[in-house]
Amino acid sequence: MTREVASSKDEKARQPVVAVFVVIFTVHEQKLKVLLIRRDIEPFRGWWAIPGGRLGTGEPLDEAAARKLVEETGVRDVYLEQLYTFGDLDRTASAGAVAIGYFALVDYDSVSLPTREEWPTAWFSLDGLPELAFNNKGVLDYALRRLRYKLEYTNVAYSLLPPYFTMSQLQTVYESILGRSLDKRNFRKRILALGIVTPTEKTVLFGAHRPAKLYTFSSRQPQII
Amino acid sequence: MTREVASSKDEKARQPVVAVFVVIFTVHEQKLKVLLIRRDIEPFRGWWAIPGGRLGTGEPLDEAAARKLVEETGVRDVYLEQLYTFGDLDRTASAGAVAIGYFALVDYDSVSLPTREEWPTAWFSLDGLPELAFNNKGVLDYALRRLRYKLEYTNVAYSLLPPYFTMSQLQTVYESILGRSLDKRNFRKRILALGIVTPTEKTVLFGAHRPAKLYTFSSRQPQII
DNA sequence: TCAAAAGTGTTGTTTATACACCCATGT
DNA sequence: ACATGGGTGTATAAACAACACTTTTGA
Repeated sequence: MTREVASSKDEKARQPVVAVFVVIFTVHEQKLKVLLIRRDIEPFRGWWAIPGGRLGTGEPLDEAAARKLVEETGVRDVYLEQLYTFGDLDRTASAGAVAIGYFALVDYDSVSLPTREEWPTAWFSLDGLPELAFNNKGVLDYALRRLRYKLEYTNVAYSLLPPYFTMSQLQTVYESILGRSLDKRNFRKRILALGIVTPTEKTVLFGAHRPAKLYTFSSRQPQII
Repeated sequence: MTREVASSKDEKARQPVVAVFVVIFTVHEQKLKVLLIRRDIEPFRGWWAIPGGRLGTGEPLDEAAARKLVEETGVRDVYLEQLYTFGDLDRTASAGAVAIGYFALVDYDSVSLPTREEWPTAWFSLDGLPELAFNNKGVLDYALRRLRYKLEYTNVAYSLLPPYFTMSQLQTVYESILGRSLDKRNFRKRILALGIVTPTEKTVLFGAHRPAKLYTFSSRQPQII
């Protein structure tokens, strides 16, 4: 999967190395989390980093990103958007390196992390990040800013929740991403007015309190609202 | 400047070709215009296209975009933003091609187009475009959408106007980009409330009518407002 | 009967929109 | 005096923000 960067030294034209990486977000236990991978080669061996790899020859960018996402989480058909292209992530690649970043939103419970010895992955809260390889911290900050914007004017939250969910769960998703608490009444009013969710007849019982009505997203395709 | 794409055939690893292109917008004669270049090689020889070229070895992306911009317009230090990275613009490059698109906003009067026989450039109104090479029409549509969004919540219009300008000139810029006319009073009110421009003591006389007050941008750095 | 989360309306403030006339100047 | 673009205010509607109590359930 990951060819040696050094192989480019053989080439005449010294074309840049092209990589694709994916910032994978989820919301779990009222926290926004991101999937990181521990590097098993230099540079930055042993450091945590955003998962990614080489672009395959002739491979479309979106497919490469979706492939990485499946490799690391097993999920497909989730919200996946191109984030930014970085030209200087890896200064050690003598021929220059271009890294095309994506970000994805996944429902925590639909993910199954790969079990392997090398290149282990784990979820990290955004407020408890380890020190990251390259300038990956800056990339995450940028991804988070984009996600916060998107949340305001699209329905992408669908990609962070199961098919049926309560209004409170939805609100938790918004609060975890925006990093602040929202007024319950205003939140419901706004979400319902936008029409991005549809109430169902079903309810669900968590504990010793009134059962909650279940909702579904009116559309599970990305939409600007 | 433009090496043969075919040269990549010699390489062992078949790394993708990496190109950078720049959608250069301006407003002139109450029209939003874009700078196009006529291709002088195959594929699409003789067709109009968005100006661009190979990324230099080890060259940072932003510098490559700024370099292209200077080559084609002579201007520097204008608003220049990464737009999107396309993986499939040029299907003829057998090893795959990655093209990183930028968009720039320039003041028409500060541009001097290069005079040369080959690869001529010209301004085109967005409502009078020729048929374009590759999927460049789609790229332009995307760039225009981004520009329209940006206009609403940033001060990037500064990059389309000279240091001193009238409120009408500013309104023309907005109208040309948004593609609809705006109410004069509401426009002034909003722009002044946002504080992105500062009135000066100077006025200017165009013709047989009341002189117009000149404004400057409060900041000529991109700002979110 | 108590604890815990679900659910529900009203009011005030801010923001956006629609709309028409007078002003300063050159010819 | 007239043609031309510059400049100004008000009223209505819509969106947003602040805020507290009742309901249903399990223990």
